[in-house]
Amino acid sequence: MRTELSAEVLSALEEATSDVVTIEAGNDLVTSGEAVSHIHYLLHGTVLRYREDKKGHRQAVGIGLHGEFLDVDSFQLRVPNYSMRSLDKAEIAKIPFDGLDALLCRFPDMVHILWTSTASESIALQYWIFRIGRLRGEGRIAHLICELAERLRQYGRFESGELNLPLRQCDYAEACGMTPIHANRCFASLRERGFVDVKRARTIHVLAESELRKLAMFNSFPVNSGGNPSGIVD
Amino acid sequence: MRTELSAEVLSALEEATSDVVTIEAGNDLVTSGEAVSHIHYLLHGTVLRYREDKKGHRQAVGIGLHGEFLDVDSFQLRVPNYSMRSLDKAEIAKIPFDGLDALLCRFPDMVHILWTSTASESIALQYWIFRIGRLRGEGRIAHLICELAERLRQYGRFESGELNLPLRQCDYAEACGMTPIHANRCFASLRERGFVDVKRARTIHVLAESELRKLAMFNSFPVNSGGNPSGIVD
DNA sequence: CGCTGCATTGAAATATCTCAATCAATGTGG
DNA sequence: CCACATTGATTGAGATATTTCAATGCAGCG
Repeated sequence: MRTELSAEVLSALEEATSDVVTIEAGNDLVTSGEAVSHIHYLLHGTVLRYREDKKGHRQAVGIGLHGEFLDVDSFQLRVPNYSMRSLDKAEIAKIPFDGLDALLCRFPDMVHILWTSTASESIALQYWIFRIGRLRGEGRIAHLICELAERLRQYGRFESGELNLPLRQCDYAEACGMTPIHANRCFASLRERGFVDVKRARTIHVLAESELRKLAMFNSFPVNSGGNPSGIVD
Repeated sequence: MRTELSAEVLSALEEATSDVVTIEAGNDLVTSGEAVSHIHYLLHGTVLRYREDKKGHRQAVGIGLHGEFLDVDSFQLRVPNYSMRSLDKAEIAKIPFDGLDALLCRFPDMVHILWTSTASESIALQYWIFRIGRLRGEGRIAHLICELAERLRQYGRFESGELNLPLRQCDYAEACGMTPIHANRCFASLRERGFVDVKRARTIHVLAESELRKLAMFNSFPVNSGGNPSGIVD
């Protein structure tokens, strides 16, 4: 989740950062079951969080956008229960736990900021459950598009209705609990209805956001404080 | 999530409790979008957390068992994004935010305990997403049964393979993102296969847990520290 | 007995998956 | 520039899974 950070806190975070790494597209930065010693802050890029079954089928359980903490929960749990993979060339700040501990002493507000990030994450996951549990194919894709649009907009990166992210159709499929083939058909249907247009590779043009929202029963996404907090979709 | 609390912390929590309320089966104790001023600790009973769409269809996004905090995230976010309903006669301790603040000052460890509860909740939600996203009907029901069995077992309340909870088939359906009719057929199928037996109303006899686990690709559930943390299901 | 709340069943309509190809864009080496 | 490999999108068609609608069954209870 995105968090507004004061300049002071920001520079303290920067100080606490042990490493800034660059990860090529398609590589894992965290592996499920392997203990970590730091949390990640995404400076640039897009990251997919996922769980895998024994057949190697992935289920996405989150998408990290730039400017977001990726795994604050690991600060408490130490061993991630998911893997994370960058979808493009990503730049990531690693903030070690011990540095974080020191930081929390110096800036007590930091506790609230990070803890809130964990809590927002929970709420976001509940949206995902709703999406996969209550909607059918078309609605699920629409719902995810709405979520990403909403988040990018709040970060000021949703200009001219363009969703510019490195997600492939099969990534949408993994996030929506469906086959890539079915995802493709849902995209086709949304396109036929005139709701979206896939401009070029991986750029989705949102043409009728309100229709998408209706279809997806989407209400605004909880990016720290934003929007309609009512769980009732309207 | 269940948390092991020291006697000292426990009594402090008790002190901080403003109210212990009893809620009859089927009543809401928290309503989505309505600000709260305290968190809930479930002393006795079973609680369903859910989100609702405009048609009134519910999607469960969590099940609270006795001995668990129900909504620590509200301590950070103040406005719940979900509703909660008791499935039986429930006894609930309300711990007001300000009391909690005071408590956290006196017992710094408390931060870790509660924060961890929030983080575990996230992990649990990821299991739910996996369940609904990657499994089909039978597997989903099996997965939920495994989760509940696992949690009850860790609390020492899973004697003689009996799942004794007030969940109706339609509650399983709401949690698994499917129609109650379909849930019924999945139960029937699990019964025919000899994996479970529904003894009497609302009591599920688990006959072949290992088979259930295999079917559900279930690996142990994260109830604070327990089990195989690897996300790879085997 | 006649409710009521849940579980169960049947059958047709849809949605989704699976398998098997094809297509379009892009990049690479010669 | 061409031949070829690669990656991701697209299509078709049959097999399954799931939903929907409409009834029935079954037990507890006033």
